[in-house]
Amino acid sequence: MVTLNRTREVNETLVKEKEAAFAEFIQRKGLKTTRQRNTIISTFFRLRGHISVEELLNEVKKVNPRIGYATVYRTLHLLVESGLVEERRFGDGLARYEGHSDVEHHDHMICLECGEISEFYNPRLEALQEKLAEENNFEIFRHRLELYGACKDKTACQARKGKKAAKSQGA
Amino acid sequence: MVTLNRTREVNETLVKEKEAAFAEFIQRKGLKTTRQRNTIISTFFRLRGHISVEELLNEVKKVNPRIGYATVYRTLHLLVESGLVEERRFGDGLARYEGHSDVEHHDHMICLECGEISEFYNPRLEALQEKLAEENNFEIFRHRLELYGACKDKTACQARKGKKAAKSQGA
DNA sequence: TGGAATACGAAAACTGTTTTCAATATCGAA
DNA sequence: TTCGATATTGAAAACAGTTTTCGTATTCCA
Repeated sequence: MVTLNRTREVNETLVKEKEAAFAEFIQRKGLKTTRQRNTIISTFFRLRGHISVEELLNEVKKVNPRIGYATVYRTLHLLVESGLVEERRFGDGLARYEGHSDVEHHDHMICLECGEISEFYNPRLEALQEKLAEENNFEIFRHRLELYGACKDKTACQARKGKKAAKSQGA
Repeated sequence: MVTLNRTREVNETLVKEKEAAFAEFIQRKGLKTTRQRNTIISTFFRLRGHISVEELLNEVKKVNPRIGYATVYRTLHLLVESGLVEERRFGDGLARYEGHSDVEHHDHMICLECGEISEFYNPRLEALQEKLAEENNFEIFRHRLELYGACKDKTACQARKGKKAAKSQGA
């Protein structure tokens, strides 16, 4: 099992790279560079985790309070389209956005007590899925696997309980 | 790999059992039996697959056109609460409802070409997930795994293409 | 049966997201 | 630079799916 650790500090170099990549995307598409978009993406890439639109907007407003929902939504769509960001839904009705980690793909573990969303990756799991699909004459483009449950380390878990737990749904 | 086959014909006995179970649930909760609820659940249990509210309402209206969205939504919530039905979301923004199969738990394979949603279950996959969770000090309450991709049997797949493919999202 | 409690249906309200629209900003060409 | 075509913005309206409200109708126990 590989649990992916997010570094606590933001990697400035990485952020700059992503900003550059986005700028290139914008140019390639013949779109325009704007102050608002720059604010939004630079804020986004400096946040960690699975960010909802509202969370992002709140942060963005600290820099420029005149930026509204529409622009944030639009910019997030562009980020997704550029491939720099992925949209996820964990069943609480909110879209969440995630800048790519160093690891191409990963699955999620969601604690229903404290709301913590952690990531993991396991090649055997991936391989097994491939095998099952194969047996079923199915070609996987992508998948998602989410484990809903609870951290066993209750002290740390309860301590995190500031953010409310995701409502969730699943199997 | 176990692929779950839905029988083409509705199992009348099973449906009656579920209707009875729901009736019992209603009674236990001190709620009332109504013509509308009966229509809705009996329609629901005779449909196969992953049913959206709109699909169900359409069917229900054939029996009693005066039944509206609100009652269908309310009844579905009761069905979920009763444990007879599960709510699922496959990322197209629609809630879908599924009467329990004979098999307790299963995962999904969603063809993005023809929209077919098939079910599968594999104990090794389940076990592996448990193991990963264990290693990560996490207790799984439930999970969901969805494989998005395409049927390899293109002829059958294309033939089914009447219903539009689920929009989807995932990893 | 009477009547308290529940359910109904239509419409309004809500939530998260997308679109509209008039005003503004960007940026390549002149 | 300035122009001007085109893209972008922000506020507000529109949207889609779902939930709630509210007055009326139904259920069902005493």
